[in-house]
Amino acid sequence: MKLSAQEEYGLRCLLQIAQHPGPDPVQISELATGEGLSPEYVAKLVRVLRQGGLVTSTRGATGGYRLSRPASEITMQQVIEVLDGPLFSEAFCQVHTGQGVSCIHRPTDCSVRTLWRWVGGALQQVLEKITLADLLNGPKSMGVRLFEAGQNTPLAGAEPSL
Amino acid sequence: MKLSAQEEYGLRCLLQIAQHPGPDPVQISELATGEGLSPEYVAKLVRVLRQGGLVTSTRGATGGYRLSRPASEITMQQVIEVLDGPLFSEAFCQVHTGQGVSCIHRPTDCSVRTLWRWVGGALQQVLEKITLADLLNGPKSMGVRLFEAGQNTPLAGAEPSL
DNA sequence: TCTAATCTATACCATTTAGTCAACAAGGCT
DNA sequence: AGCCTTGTTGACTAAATGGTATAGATTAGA
Repeated sequence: MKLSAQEEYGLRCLLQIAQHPGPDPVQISELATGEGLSPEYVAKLVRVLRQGGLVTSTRGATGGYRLSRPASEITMQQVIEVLDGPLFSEAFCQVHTGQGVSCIHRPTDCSVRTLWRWVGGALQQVLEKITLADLLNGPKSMGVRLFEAGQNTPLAGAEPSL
Repeated sequence: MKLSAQEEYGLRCLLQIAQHPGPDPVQISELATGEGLSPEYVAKLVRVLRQGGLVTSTRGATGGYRLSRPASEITMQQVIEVLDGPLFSEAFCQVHTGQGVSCIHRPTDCSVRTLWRWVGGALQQVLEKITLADLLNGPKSMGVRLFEAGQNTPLAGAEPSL
């Protein structure tokens, strides 16, 4: 339930790419000095971002990275999924090897699973509303969006079909 | 941003302890067979729960574990904190070694930090409302509580002082 | 064509987390 | 007292994650 390093630094790199002025792509070295990370590590992070379809790269001299689509069309939900996989997978209870007394053998009333569905739903509710552009525009923009989200569909909206 | 094994299994054990009928404490062996885990592993999990103050133990023959307070007074927030530490620590940005361009040197407008504050706030909002008792009473109880929480203070309530 | 700058890939080591093992401490029971 | 059942502890191995190193592929420009 904690943020992984890959999520934290991956997001920071993505922000720098989004923030970059001019038509030129951002180079790994820029990202590295900007975030205070080693170029090798940044290379690894942006590879994940690229394979996840969030950025595109051009190789060779003068190469670098660009967002694959406008910042306003990249949600935090997508970013986190790319950097760390889905928040709560469907196969969750199968993966955890408990012999079923409270889960596999009684899949309909597994209260633990229900809890995580709820929590995951609430989280997703928030993460889907926030885009990269919101982060670039600062807290104000984010606040407005979240407030609107809260008004339209309170937490009850996160209910994932009990 | 994923659930750790310790969180998942620790919570399941705690639920079994809470669910246990009669005045006798629950023994490690019961928990182990109930969840399909090795007794040794359960012992380790339950140690964390005890050190976190969620359960009390009695030693010797006929010993075992009990909740340290009523299930309705144990929130998911507390459980997760015991099993995996605080969700978002205050020292978060200090820990992550980025040389500050977007954070340490400009601590007041670090958009990443603001994001996590929001997300953490929303999460906490949900986790504080759900108690062990709710999980035992099943989805209905949980749904009602969350809905009420959503009504009184929508997501806006999670705003942590922008 | 050559070179330098850049991204790409894989292998590697360190740290953390998951889970096991074995020796020990404490309390009930005969 | 002695024994047996139970919790307690710390050390240990295995797997996942965090982060580094190195060799290779691609392109702009001289």
